[in-house]
Amino acid sequence: MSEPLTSSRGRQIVAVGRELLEREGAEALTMRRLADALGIRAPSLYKHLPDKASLEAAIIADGFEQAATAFEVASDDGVRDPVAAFVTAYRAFAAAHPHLYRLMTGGPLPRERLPRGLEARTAAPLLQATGSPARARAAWAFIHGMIILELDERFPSDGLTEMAWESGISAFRTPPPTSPPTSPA
Amino acid sequence: MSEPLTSSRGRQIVAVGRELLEREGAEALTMRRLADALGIRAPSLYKHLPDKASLEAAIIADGFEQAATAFEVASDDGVRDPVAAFVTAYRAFAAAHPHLYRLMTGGPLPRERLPRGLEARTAAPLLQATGSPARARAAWAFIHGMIILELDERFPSDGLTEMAWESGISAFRTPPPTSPPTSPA
DNA sequence: GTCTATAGTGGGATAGAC
DNA sequence: GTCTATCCCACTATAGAC
Repeated sequence: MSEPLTSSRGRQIVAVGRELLEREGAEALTMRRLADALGIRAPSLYKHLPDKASLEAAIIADGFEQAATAFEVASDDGVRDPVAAFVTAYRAFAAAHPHLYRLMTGGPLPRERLPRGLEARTAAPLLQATGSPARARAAWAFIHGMIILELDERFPSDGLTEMAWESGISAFRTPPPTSPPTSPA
Repeated sequence: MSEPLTSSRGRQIVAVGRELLEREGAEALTMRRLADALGIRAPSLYKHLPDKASLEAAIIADGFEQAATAFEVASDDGVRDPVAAFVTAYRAFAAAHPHLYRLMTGGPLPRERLPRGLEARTAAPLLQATGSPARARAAWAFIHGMIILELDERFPSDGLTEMAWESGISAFRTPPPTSPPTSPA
């Protein structure tokens, strides 16, 4: 009665766990705190889920579903620069759910516990916007790096970080030359 | 007898702590494990350092000194594309010391415990290579993002990640146009 | 499906003797 | 500068009664 966390009580536990995580961060997401928030004792949780890893995986899957949908909506407007549109949606998701974002991106993904195809679905809009897997990977690295360095306050708090975003977006907007600037053949 | 960890025993403790970290990762860096590695009991450590945070800060400072020197050497060869040269040195450092790299870049910097100017010194070579603080920030985000996503195995293990590196390096090599491509004025 | 009780592990840190 | 003894904390998880 637990593996995929599909019972209604199971879904409630995951929802409350996500709220706890989003409100107070990953270190607050303990079985004791979660039980408190539900008004039960920690051991009772194990009637609904096998272990903590399954809880985290369920929360992560939840986050990916939501992010994927947001990215798909953003790429649908079609009017704007597709990379800029993706970046806006990505930054909005991370800003709205910083602790969830960290859980989703910090450390290896528990892929075997996630729904098939979910990771690929989430990645698809950026793949589409950049036009190639290699460029998508580079663009994701830039975007994720900016997000995480900002969250960790690794940049000075001046106006330059917005310029850095612009700089990266324009760098990934159009395919770069394959060799250093020379006169066109 | 502890704050800056300047005594010879203090320096030895930091060195052994760094070895432990590099060999087994951040979760192995406990006061008990460190004491074991030194052949003493954990409480004895507190005669040499005030708390665990000071140990981590000293290890981080150690890593920054080493990284800064490596980056300075790499920018000195002058012959090559400066961004590519920096990336090579940065990747080499992270690959040689992945657990140290994570400690240095994961989470906020304990700046008040680090030598003045060390962070700026480490950042200087990339600033030089990119030509502007905003571009340096964007390039660092790309490079750090690539490193951390690779370490966490977030990319598929195909040949495309090397292409992503190339893609990012060429994207940050030359200043991009400030507006979409138009004919030069 | 909830409870009490508890096992088992690990962590950082202090007091005070030597 | 090292020791022993210990405190206090927190965590995941299980057993078995109700």
